[in-house]
Amino acid sequence: MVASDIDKNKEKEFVQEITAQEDDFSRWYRETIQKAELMDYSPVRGCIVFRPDGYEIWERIQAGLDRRFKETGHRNAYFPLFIPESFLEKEKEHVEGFNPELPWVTEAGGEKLEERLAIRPTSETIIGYMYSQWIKSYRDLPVLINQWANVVRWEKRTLPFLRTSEFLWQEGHTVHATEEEAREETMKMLEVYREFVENELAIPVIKGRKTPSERFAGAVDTYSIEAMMKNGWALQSGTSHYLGQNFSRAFDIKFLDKDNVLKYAYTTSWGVSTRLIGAVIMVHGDDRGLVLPPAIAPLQVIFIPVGPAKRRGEVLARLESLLSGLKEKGLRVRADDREEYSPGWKFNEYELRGVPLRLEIGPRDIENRQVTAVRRDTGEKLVIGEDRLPGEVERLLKEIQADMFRRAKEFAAAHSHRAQDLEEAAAILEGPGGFILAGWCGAEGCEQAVKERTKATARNIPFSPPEEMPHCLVCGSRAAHTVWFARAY
RNA sequence: CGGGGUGUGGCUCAGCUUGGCUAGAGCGCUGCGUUCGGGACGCAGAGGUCGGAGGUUCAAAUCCUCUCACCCCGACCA
Repeated sequence: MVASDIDKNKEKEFVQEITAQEDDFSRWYRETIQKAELMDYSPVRGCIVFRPDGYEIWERIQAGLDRRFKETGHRNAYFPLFIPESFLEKEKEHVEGFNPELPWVTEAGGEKLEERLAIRPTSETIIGYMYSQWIKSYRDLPVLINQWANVVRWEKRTLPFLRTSEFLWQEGHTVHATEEEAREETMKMLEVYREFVENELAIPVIKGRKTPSERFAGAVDTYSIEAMMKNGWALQSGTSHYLGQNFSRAFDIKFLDKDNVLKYAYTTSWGVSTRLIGAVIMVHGDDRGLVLPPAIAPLQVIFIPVGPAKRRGEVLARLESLLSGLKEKGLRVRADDREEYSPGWKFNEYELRGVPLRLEIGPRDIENRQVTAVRRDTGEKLVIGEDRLPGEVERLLKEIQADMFRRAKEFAAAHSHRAQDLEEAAAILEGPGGFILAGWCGAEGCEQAVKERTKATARNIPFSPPEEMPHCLVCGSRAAHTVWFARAY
């Protein structure tokens, strides 16, 4: 068998180009995303450049979500980047929440502006204003609109993909006649996020409600999906807000109902951002670099010719014919026949870039009418008969996708713990780390105490906790909620 | 925004403490040749306003002041 004589040699001697996750996770992350050319730092503080591979991941996330938004009845629109100051002031909690991180345009065309303009941190206000113009009657409802946009929040501390001054996202804004319908929409979109993130990004998430202190500025209720990164930290990967009548009152979104009574509408908003790219990297990546789920990998298969120069023509001819069979299946596949790099160099390079499957073909393969395949996620080496290649590759990609999700799920389960009290929680976080399930009485002081003692915050109150925790981990009184706590990005 | 750290060819860094020749190394890059089943090798090259601005000095990568960016730790967040 072809694989065995290779395995014998230097199975473990892969080139060390990046810091091991265990040594310094944060450093591993920065080195990986830069070396894999997903991003680069820009001359502007806290802003990154999405390089083609990074941007393509985002494009695939966009495509997958956009399809789902359309299927649930939403349409896209686009609202202005600039928000008049007076708009932001209309919703009290909203201004207070965002004020510290707003960049302002105070001058344009060589003149000072009458009213300064904020660069949008989110678009509730300007969209709310437009909705107030458009909505007159219950017949105009519901309004189901989504916007793909960039937003700016002048964060104190930035981190590529996870928290940057400018980021790309999607924000859905809907208006409904009743609270019930608006709440239903909030839940529906949270479920769209869960389904997408789990099935396409292969990231298991926890659905739940945010505690009041973690709520979106101006929302009645905020719900989230939370994912566990490989260092045990949590990443809020999507949010859906039930805004009640807060914004409709602030922006005068009223409609005449069937009973001829003028009523304030109920609104929702929901979003995910380029932060999801960071989640993919930190959930699946390993010491050799990225590991991308086939569903969103810009390149799913890399095909590499091997063997001595005198056999090259023959090898390339065979590779070409097999390659076209793969392309016909719609697979994102490319051959790397550059002569200036050795096969070994290429193996490492595409592993760093996270390409899910590598195919190799050389004289020995040709003689046996086969192709050697190596899975990025497991490193497993397989031999595939030439005649079965396209179908087998398709099957393998599906299997890789499923296995990645399963392993991420197992990881999350293995790093989820229960804590009865603060000391137990602190011991877990300082030791193995991960998520902590604990009871909470509902008092903000107790939530704050957890943060001070352990640096972990309440991620959410899960809809379906593995079990109900009876006592508050801080004060010991009867728990009102069972909460997931974790250190978070 | 507070505390700490780092900025020297594309990358990783040495040189700075104690100012002094022409600023170095490895990797990468370019050309030619030999190689090619887990980051090949030889020869010949290219590439640096030492993050930026000011200052001290006969002389600054090196000392002083300011500033910017990035990283780590806190307070704020998708």
